[in-house]
Amino acid sequence: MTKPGPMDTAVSPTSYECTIAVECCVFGFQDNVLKILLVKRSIEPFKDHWVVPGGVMREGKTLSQSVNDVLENLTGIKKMSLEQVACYSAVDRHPVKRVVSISFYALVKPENYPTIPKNYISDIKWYELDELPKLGFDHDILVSDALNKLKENLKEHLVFGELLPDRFTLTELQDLYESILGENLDRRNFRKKILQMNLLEDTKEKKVGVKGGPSLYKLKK
Amino acid sequence: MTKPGPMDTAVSPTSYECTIAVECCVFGFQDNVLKILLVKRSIEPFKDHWVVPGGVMREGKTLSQSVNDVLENLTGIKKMSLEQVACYSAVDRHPVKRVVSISFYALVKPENYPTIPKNYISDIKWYELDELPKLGFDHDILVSDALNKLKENLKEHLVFGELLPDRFTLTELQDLYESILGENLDRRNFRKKILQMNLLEDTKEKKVGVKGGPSLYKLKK
DNA sequence: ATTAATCTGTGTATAAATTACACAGAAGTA
DNA sequence: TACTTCTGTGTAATTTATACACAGATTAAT
Repeated sequence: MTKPGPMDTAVSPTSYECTIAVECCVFGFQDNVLKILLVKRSIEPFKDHWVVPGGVMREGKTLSQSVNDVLENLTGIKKMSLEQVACYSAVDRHPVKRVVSISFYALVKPENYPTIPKNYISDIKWYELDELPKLGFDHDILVSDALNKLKENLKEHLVFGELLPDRFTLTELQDLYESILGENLDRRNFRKKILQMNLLEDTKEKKVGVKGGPSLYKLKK
Repeated sequence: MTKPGPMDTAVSPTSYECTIAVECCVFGFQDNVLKILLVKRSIEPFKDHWVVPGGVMREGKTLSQSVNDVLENLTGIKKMSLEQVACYSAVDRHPVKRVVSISFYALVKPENYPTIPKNYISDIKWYELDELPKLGFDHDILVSDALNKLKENLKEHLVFGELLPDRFTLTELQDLYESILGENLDRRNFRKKILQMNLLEDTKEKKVGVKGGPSLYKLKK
């Protein structure tokens, strides 16, 4: 597994090959609660433990492509926009062999995706974030780091991926923000901040079935 | 290079091993200018090109340990505190074989470190950031990303690693900030902001040889 | 030694951004 | 029809960031 050669990087003359995995924290928003997609392993190690969906990087694929492949295999999610979170390299993080993982997060609408356990998975479920079981591998940390990254992004940008439907009320958007940030926001201040980003457009339609008759907004094109 | 097995992550049954490299953007501050340590490769690919020092991850080492090893081999820098920047995985980023790189940055005092070319390196030099040559591999992007990460960190925290001596004037610190951020800062506002962090202590000593007789500060313990 | 030049050290006024807060109108529910 | 609940809105107070000028200290020049 160690072989010198002129193609190596300059400083370290010996090469060591290692499995690279991608892990994806898929966040979803449903019933007004932020959830994350977990899978239950049907094989060792960590058989019967819940983990974040992940898989090995394949030959000829980038990390982004690999994680897209993983997600599509598992959930049918295609062309997800993904954010790199961090890289995990502790030598004993995988009990059987050395694996270095790069984690990503994605934001989706749970109702769009079937949750059918596939390869090496005995179960699949959207978990509410405050009801997470103890996860396998180092995925507790992975999820925590991903959520923090998501929070940071949320505070600066208008980011909600496809967590919301095409048309949504500002209250729905605010509920989403509150779920992710884990804090309550002032309605007037929130609306002020969001609207002055000038990214949303009032469709002038009203959402029926909810008191007050709130306006539906959509992303400007 | 592809072998199935029960130790693989849940979703992707096949494993693919790949070389992992660490790359380190070592920033230094000298003559009131921000510099970066580059090395000139003496081997193909990119023979005679300048690149950021890097090397392959070794068996049994974490990424941090690996990049510390690389730096120590190259510059004698030990126990550097490192910040992870990003992960690069384009399939053709290395012309000979597949390499996935994780980049880091570090902050050092150039005068503390000898610049003696070692393994696979024909030259080593501190380059001013606005005089960078075209770098080998995708290291132009790497450096740019690392610098942006450094800027972000700088704006929120008091961060200067060991770029400055133990005792320094606030003007020296401000010069450092201005070099990294690439913009001029107001002296009074800068002092206000830095001092109210309450991390620095006035040693009551004055720096000699400079007009005005500025106070020397040090980090509170 | 005197003078000139340069750098340090400091406060305040203004502008901008964030936060706190209350009530009338619309739609659903009883 | 009355009642409840949710939406939608403006302003004052606070905090934060920005702009700005001069006196004292030290070195450099003569």
